[in-house]
Order: sequence, then structure tokens, then C-alpha cells
Amino acid sequence: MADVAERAGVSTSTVSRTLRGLSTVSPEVRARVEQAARDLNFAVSRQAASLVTGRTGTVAVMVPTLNSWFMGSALSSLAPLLRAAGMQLNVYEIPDLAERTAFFEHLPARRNADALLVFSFDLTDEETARLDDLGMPVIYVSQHVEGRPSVYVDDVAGALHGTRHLLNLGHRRIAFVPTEGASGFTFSSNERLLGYRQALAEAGVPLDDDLVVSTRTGSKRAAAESLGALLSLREPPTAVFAEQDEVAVALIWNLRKTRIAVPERISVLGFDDQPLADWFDLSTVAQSPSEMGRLAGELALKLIDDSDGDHERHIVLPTHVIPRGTTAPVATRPAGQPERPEGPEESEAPGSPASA
Amino acid sequence: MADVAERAGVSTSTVSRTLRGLSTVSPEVRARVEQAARDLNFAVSRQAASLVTGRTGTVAVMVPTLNSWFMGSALSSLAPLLRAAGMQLNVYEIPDLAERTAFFEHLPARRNADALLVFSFDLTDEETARLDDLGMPVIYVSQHVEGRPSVYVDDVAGALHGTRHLLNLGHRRIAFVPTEGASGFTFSSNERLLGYRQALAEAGVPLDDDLVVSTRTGSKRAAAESLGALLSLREPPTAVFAEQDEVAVALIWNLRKTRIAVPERISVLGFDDQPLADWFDLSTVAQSPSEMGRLAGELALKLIDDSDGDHERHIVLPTHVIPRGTTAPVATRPAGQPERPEGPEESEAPGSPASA
DNA sequence: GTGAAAGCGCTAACAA
DNA sequence: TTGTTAGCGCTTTCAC
Repeated sequence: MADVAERAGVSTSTVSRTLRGLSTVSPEVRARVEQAARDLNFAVSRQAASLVTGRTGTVAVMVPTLNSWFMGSALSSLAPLLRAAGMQLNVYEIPDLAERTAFFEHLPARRNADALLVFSFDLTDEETARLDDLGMPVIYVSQHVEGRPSVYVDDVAGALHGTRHLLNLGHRRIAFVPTEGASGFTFSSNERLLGYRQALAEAGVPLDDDLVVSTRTGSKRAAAESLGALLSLREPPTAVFAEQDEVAVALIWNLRKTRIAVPERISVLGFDDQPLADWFDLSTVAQSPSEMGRLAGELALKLIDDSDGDHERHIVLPTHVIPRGTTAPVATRPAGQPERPEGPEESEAPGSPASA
Repeated sequence: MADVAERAGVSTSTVSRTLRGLSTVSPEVRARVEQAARDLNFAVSRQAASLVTGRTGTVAVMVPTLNSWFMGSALSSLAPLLRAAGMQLNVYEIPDLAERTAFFEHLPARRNADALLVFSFDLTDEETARLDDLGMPVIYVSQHVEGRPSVYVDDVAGALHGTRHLLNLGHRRIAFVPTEGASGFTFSSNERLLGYRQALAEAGVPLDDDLVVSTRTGSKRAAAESLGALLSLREPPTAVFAEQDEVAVALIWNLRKTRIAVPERISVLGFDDQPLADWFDLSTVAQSPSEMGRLAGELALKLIDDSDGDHERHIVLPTHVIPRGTTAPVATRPAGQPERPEGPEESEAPGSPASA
């Protein structure tokens, strides 16, 4: 910066003022300084600046993985927003328990970011408390933490509406397939289960715990097992509501393999509306992670600017039922009994794998 | 840090030494300092440290998007590696030309990172030159830049082997569907096209430019148009090699819709081996972005440590042909003429959408 | 509107 | 092995 100052024939203070866009610089001087900075290819060291301002110009995000549709979408909308605000984006990927322990032990974000966005973790109270005295705004995303800024989807309502969709199609035996929380985060399983139950209750359909069978995500095999449990019930379901699109698709995959027609014999509903859903023509409950990322980012910026300000601190996002080709009115005959001989089904959307 | 020093009854130098794990600290003092640091919940400010060391403890990555299988996988393997080395990960998402111009204008990574990983851009010589005097190691990933550290997949060989696979199945009319470079990056289209041509040449199959039809990625509609161009040729292809799995799947989707059996009437081969390929039972040429991320990260760390060292600076990763259900021997009759009446195909993997 | 000087929190050289 | 001191590059009073 000293070089720039010398070249422009001013003091470093003036250079600093100019480069930060303060208005207290005369136009001619400003021009000269900017030219000098450009000539010398100069960029301010945030490190040095932050030392005196106490701000790092960085927003940290803590994510369970970077390799998922959800995180990709969320971060994709977050990143440009931060850049536009002149902020850097720092990513902490915490894939397993060991990393998680280490993270909470050292809290590496401390003093190295102006705000922290925590994505999709089910934190213990102790961990939350630890984040509380991190000395920066902490925003919980895709989860809902009492008394802290949170941005999340209304999972209860989403599952409620999804289940109602199935009920409206005449289904009464509706299974729910939640995803087993692998490494301490559950993608809102509980809330979605709640919404499912609520819908059944309000429709006067008796709850049947046999119809709730959890599975692991992304595994065709695990889906097959869950499916087996459901299909071998005395009274099997006519519709299955999977807590995630991936699981829904795995179920469909297995159903097709078994030559059980979807949606004629059994309807399948997902949750997320990720691209896979479109490929498989899957009916689903849509949520928008990109919207979530955007709102979380905006909230973060507001809280950095003015952490005691009067901001909406609990932002709840809506969901939408997207009916596609895998949900249909319940067959008039009891499920499990074919309406007609097995064989090729009639034409259907090519995106949905057929049995034939 | 002064607080910690006081509490431990030592100087700040000793605290600094202890916290950096230097061996020149006596065990008792070390214990005392560590305890004090823990009590006070102290974390070193990287900002302040970097001011004097000249190192930021940060690796920056410049990516076109965060919302893709490729980037997700690559960053997912890169992030833990950096964390293990005590480095932060800084992400610059540059989705469009405007952002790109702004990025190269200001080079915000300058002085704010110890190394830069550039993913999947086709840079101009001017841009490359600009990165050259960034004052830090720049590693090009998923691309191949003359004279600079690069980590990339052998796209030519991949396409060569893929095409050979089709040739070995008896195909002679083999189409290639590259992806139009949307915003200045081409995902190695050219190299893959090269490999395709090479394979045909070595097999003595004449090149036919009508068999190369580009498309946009992720668009069913665009795929339909490309497909139309191919199917309306006087001598249509019996196999299509898509430059990306997504395109391959879109082609299959449209083929099924048109009731053209895959692979009986036409074989389809992809490139990438992303999860979608498995869902659609797509034969493909596999590459490993996670391996790429890992190697790029390791190279970055090496170059930060010792930028003139004798490191392998061009790392080329292999590809593997993964035959699945969408490639099969060419039909004995000329393509375009059905071998048997249209109708349900025999049983096939349920992952691949069937026409029936 | 601009400059001089102090100091942010740390590390590195040097001394002890 | 430990402490003292200087200074990294910037921003921010406070004068002018």
C-alpha cells in the first residue's frame, strides 16, 4: 500500500480511504490513487485490514458434505450473494463424528469469520452452547434451534400436504419411509414423520407403526429390504411416502424390478424435488435449498452489520406438492390383488423406468 | 494471547511457540499454557499470524458452480485433506462471465490465500498470465495448461476406449454428442471428440461430421433435437456416445419416449459415471473427480511448502469403461429396420426406463 | 480533504 | 528454554 501511496503522491491513509470508497477523498486524488493501484496490481490484504477492524470479511459455513444436491444448491445461491457483499466464503466440511468432535474442540472459525452458517446438523445442547460464545452471529440453516436465528423449511406442513395428496387420491394404507440418521444429522425426519401422522389423524385414518419403515439413503439394497417389510404385511400399503427423493427412486427401482406397477399398483411420493425426481417422473414435495441459502446469507449479512437489530430471526420456507407420474388414485380392488393379468402396462412417461 | 500468557505466567512468545507445537517448550510450561488457552477458550487469529508469517493458511478454489456432481465430489475429497493440514478452504464461485471478469479484474484471492485451485475453466492466455503473477502457486484442475501444474483426466484416452468399446460391439455408425460450452468452459469436449475420432481412424471407420451433433446439457428438449438430427440421417447411427452422462440419459429418455429400444436398436454410452448413470443402468466411461480433488489438494500443499521443489506437476488420471445395460452388440439387420415387431422388450434392468 | 502516528495480535530474531 | 523487541500492512483517531 505504501508503494501505491508513493506512486500516487499521497499518504497511505488516503490510499486506504480511496480503496474503501470513503467519500472524503477529492475526485482528482481518487483517480490518481485508483490508477496507481491498478498499475501496481494492488489488492488490499484482508488479513492486515481485519487486524485493525476486527472484521474478517469472511462468512464460514459448516456443512456435513459438499457432495449432495441439497448442499450444492444452497451454496450455489449463497456464494454469489456473499461475493456481491465483498465477503469471502469459508467452508468447513464435517463429514463424520471425528471431524465434528475436532471442530467443536477447537472451533477454528473463532476469530476467523464474521458469521457462521450451520447446515443440517442435529446439534446437542452442549454444542449449541459452544457455538453461542463463538463471538459471532451463528445462523442455523435447514434446522430449527430454539432462540437462535434459523432458516428452515416447514417440514411438518410439507409432509402433511404430501400425505393429504395421497389421502385425496383415496389411499388409506399409506407407508412412510424415513431415512436413518447416519452420522448425527437427520434431514428433518422427525418433523416429516409428524406431518405424516398429523394428516392421517385429521383424516381419521388409524396410525399403524408397521407402515413406518426406515431405510438408509442412496442404497437400492436397503430400499429393497424396507419394501419387503411393507409388501409382506398382512395388509400392504397402496402408497409409499419416502422422506427423500433418493429413497423414493430406490423404492420405485425395486418395485419395477418386482414388476409391481407404479403408480397403478402402488403410488410413490418423494420429498425434495431434486433433479432425480424429474428424471424418474416422481411426484414429490418440493423444497428450495437455493432459496434457503439465499435467505440464510442475507440474514447473516444483516446480523453482521447489526447483530442486535430487529431482524426476522426465524425464517420458515414453504413447500409445494408436485404431482407427477408416480402417484395415482388408489386401485378399486384391494392392493396385492392384480386388477388384470401381469404384463406390460400402458404407455407411461419414459422417465419412469417401466417393468415390461 | 496476552491473556493466556498472563494466566499461564509466561510471555506471549512462549504461548505462541506452544500453540504452534514447537518443540522448544518445556513440558510443564506447555501444559500450563495449553490449560490456560483452553480455560480462556482461546484460538489464534490467523489474520494476525498471517500478517507476520506471510502465509494465510488458506487455499482458494475457483469453481464454475458448486451445484454439480463433479464439483461436489471433488471438493468433498479436497476439504478434509486441507483441514487435516490445518488449512482453510476458501471458495470462489464464478458462475457467469460477469463474475469472471470481476474476478480477473480484482483477483480477490491475491494475498488472501497460499494457493489457488482453478477448476474447469477454459482460460484465455491473458487470464492465465494474470494468474501467473498472483504470487502463489496456481494449480489447474480438470484441465491442462501448458507449463503450469495441472491435474486432469486423460479425456482423449477415455473417449478412445469408450469408442473402441462400441466398435468392439460391432458398431460402425457411431455418433458423438458433445456439450456446447455454455459459459466459457467446455468440460473437455474437444479432447473427448479427439479420442472418438482417433478410435474411428484406427479402426478404419470413415469420419462423418453428420454424426457429431452438439447439445446443451441437462435439457431433455435439446437432447431431443440432437437425437432428431441423428435419426433423420440417411444412414442413422447404431450407437451414440454422449460426452456427459446427463446428456446420455436425456438421449435415452427421448429414445424410450419414441419407443426405440436401448440397447437393442441403439446403444448409448456416457462419460463420467455419476450416480445418475447407475440409476439408468448406463454404460459409461468413468472418471473420478474425488481422486482429482485429492491429488490437486496434495499438490497444492506440496507447492505451498516448497514451490520450486521437484514435484510431479502434470498429473494425468485414468478413466475406465464401465459397461452396463445400455450398450450391446449391433443388431445384425441394418439400423432403422426393426428386427421384430415393435412391442415390449424382454426383461431388463429396472433402472433403465423401458418403453413398453 | 489530507497526513502523521499509534496500534490491532501475532511471530521471528535476538539476547539472556 | 524463555523473554524482549521490532514490525508485518493496514485502519483510525487526531491534527491540520
